[in-house]
Formats: sequence, C-alpha cells, structure tokens
Amino acid sequence: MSQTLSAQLRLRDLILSGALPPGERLSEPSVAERLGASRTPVRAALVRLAEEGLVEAIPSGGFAVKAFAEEEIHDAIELRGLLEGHAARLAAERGAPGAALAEMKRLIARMDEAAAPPIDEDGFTAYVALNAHFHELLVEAAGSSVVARQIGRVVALPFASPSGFVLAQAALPAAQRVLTVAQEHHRAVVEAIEHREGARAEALMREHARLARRNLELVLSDQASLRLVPGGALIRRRSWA
Amino acid sequence: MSQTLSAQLRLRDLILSGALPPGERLSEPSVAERLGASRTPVRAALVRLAEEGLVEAIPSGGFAVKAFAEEEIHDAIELRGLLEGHAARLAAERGAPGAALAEMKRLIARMDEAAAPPIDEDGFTAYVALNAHFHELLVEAAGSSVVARQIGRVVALPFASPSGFVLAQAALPAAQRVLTVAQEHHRAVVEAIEHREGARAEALMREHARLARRNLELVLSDQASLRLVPGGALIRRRSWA
DNA sequence: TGGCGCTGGGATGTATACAGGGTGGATACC
DNA sequence: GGTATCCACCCTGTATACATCCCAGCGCCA
Repeated sequence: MSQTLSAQLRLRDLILSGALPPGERLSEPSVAERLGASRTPVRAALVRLAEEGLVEAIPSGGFAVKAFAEEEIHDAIELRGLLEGHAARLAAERGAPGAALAEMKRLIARMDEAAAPPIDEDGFTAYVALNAHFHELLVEAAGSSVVARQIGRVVALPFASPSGFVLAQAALPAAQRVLTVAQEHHRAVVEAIEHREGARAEALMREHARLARRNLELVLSDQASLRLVPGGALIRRRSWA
Repeated sequence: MSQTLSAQLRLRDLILSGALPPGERLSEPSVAERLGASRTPVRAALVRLAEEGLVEAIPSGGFAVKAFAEEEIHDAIELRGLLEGHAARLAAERGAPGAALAEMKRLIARMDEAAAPPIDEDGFTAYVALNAHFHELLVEAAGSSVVARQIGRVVALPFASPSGFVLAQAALPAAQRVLTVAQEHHRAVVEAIEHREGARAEALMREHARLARRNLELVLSDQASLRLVPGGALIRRRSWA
C-alpha cells in the first residue's frame, strides 16, 4: 500500500474517532511524525481529505479538522435524497439492467434476515454493509457516471452516507420500526424502477433520506448514541468553531 | 502568485483551448518542462484539475486529459438544473436576504441592456459575466454552504456552467430568442423567491437549465459554433476515447 | 514466424533540503 | 498595565535526488 493511501486512511480514522478534535490545525510536520511518513504523502493525504470534506484549507495555508454544524449535516442528507432520487428516476426512465434489479432484491432479502427481531449488534453491522451495497447498486443502475460521481462526493461525508446513522439506531428504541420502514422503501423503489415509474422512484428515495434526517435529530438529543456515529465528535450543535 | 496556481490556470487553458487533446497523457516531467515549474507544483495542479474533472487519474498512476461524451454533458447540465432548482427552493422557503434579491434584480436589468438588439460580441461577453454573477448570487441566497459546494463542483466543468454555451449562441440564429426566454426565467425566479413560492422557483431553475441543454444540441450540430465553446475540443459525439 | 522474456528508459512515489512568509510570544515603551 | 513592535520559530511552498515500478521494444528461442 502506498504511503499516501495509508496516511489518508489513518488520518481519516484519527479524525472520525475524535482523536483529532475539530478546529485542530494539522501541520504537515506534526502529522508526518505521528504517522511515520514524510511530508510529501502526508500533504497528498490532506488534500484528498479536504476533497472529502473532513478537513478544510486554511486561508493562510495548511489544513484544519472541520467542525460540522447540525444544519450542514441536515442539508447534506437532504442533498443525498435529492441526488439519489434523481438517480432512481433515471434508472426508472432509462431502464435499469435486470441483473442489477435482481441483485438489489437479493440484498433486500438479506437485509430482512439481518434485521429480523431480535436484532443484535451483528445484525446491525450486517445490515449496514448490505444497505451500503444496495445504495451503490441503485446509483449504478442510473447508468450515469456524472450522477454517480456527484453522489459519491456527497456520500463521502460519513454523516451523509446511507448508513451513517444506522449503527447509532442500536441505542434507540425506535430502531426496529425505522428499519421496517426503510425496507419498505427499498422494496418499493425497486418495484417503481421495474415498472418505469420515475416520479414514484424519485419520491421514494427522497422520503427514504428523510429517515436519516430523523435519526440525526434523535441521535443529537442522545449523547450515548452520538458516540456510535462515525465522526460524531465533529458535530457541533451550535456553530462555534 | 504561487507556482501551483499558475500551473493550474495555464494547464486548464491548454486543455480548454484544445492544445492538449483528450486522451493525451500528462506526465509530470513533460508538463513541468512545458510550464517551467518543478514537478511538485505541477503534481498539485494536476490533482486539482482532476477534482474539477478536466483530467482523470489513470489506474496505473498519472493523469490524462478527459474526453467528454455528449451524454455526460447532458447529464451534468441536468444535474445543475436539479441543484440550482434546489437552491432556489431553499432560498424561497427559508427566505433570502433582501439585499441579495435587490442585487439580482439589478443584474437582470444590466443583462437586459447587454442583450438589447442588435446584440454584438461585446454584448454577449458582458451578458456572460452578468449571468455568471446572477447564478452565483442565487446559490448564495440559498444560504447553505453544503449546497453551494456541490453546485460549485458541478459548475467547475465548463460545459455545465451557466454560461458555457452562451458565447456559442452568438453563431446561432436563435440567440436573441433564447436570451429573451432566459431573462424571463431570471425575472420569474426572483419573483418566486420573493413570494416564497418554493416549488415554482425550483421548477423555473430546472427549466432554465434546459435552455443550456438545447444549446448543447444546437452547438453540437454546428461545428462553427462548437469552436466558441470553452473546451469544445474535449467533446466527443460518440464515446470513442 | 510467433511468442516469450529480458532489458532499458521513463514515469511515479517518496524523502529531504532550502527559501520565504506568517504567526505568536516576549519585550519595551507609553 | 496595556499596547505596539520586533524577533524568532515553525510552517508552507518549492525544488530536486533517489528508489521502485511499469511498459515498451527488441532479441532470442521454439
């Protein structure tokens, strides 16, 4: 593995785990020493993390860990709904390959198993992976590299990802019910795409993203579950930073 | 000016002007020699251009000038409509600052002057600048840094930008009529935002982007006007590359 | 004659040295 | 005691040297 990739992954972990608090300036020499690499790959890694949105460039040069206001996460999730809705509409109107739809149905069935009560930690973990795969397939089914790229950029932020708040649900009482609704959305959107119902597919994915927004609100009022969210330490209720 | 920025700007010009044909591999040493800089800033510039989408990373390392299929540009413009529509809706529903709306009206008035028949080359140039500013203000009026950032990424592609095909219109007979319709859209969207009519504002901006899509089709069937489009040399009717 | 392997050139990835600039702290003056 | 100024350190931007890897071209062998 290249030093750049290694630095990127480890730095991302350090940020998401909260080891590097939001606002913290990331000087190249200090990061390089911490990761045991030279400044060159560290610099490249910082640039990539800036693309992802986890760090932001400082006007005078260099980078700092980004802090996220609740509104920003809210907007990012809404944006994901908008774009995934668009992707679903495209898949429906342009026609999606049967193989993709079949695979999506298989994933839904496996998510049913993973989410079958009584759902445990492993069940949530399995669900998260399957769910992420489902959303990837949906985007792929739209058959537009441009759309896929944009969605990829939004989803790069861990909070905005389709699975961002699923794990945190484990600590919430409404978890089972939310997963039931989410699965219904999954089933319905595949059906809508099959039947070439573009508007319905789009509306479903927008509504689907709203589940994440509700989870965001629930999680933010519950410190225990917030700790289960990757990068939860970066969230600021009021935009102090 | 830093070497990195200089390299980025000059490399972008070389690509958009067609001096570097699509598919051309951009090796760091050769670019560095051509631009008279060292590899380090050249490498940084290439990474930034890859973010913009003008070059793409080669799996085995390095970068190549990207070729754009007609469908990609089509999708990118549609995506801009989707996102600008979203921004317009947000501005309407959340309320936009009066100063921004006033400034947008002033810009519309100045665009009227620039586009007054008989419109000449200078008129088009002035219109392009004013139009770009108008679209920036609209995005700003939405008051969401997340949305603004996403739109910025889509618009970075010259074809997807609000002014991408305006200049090329100079060579098309329908130019005057298209500008008239575009201005009507501009006026109506400001009115919709003022009246807090979110759905209307959104629909207007989507329709507005469709003007660009029509221009795209017109321009692609007219080699003379294609040469007026920045980066026109990168467009491939059929995705050869 | 075709295919396989070797070798050489060049490209990328990485490390490091150096110059210029900005920031923060300490000190001196008001 | 507060503020302004100066200095020193550190950090970024840049250049360059070196190692590793890939690819292409050529030659040899079957």
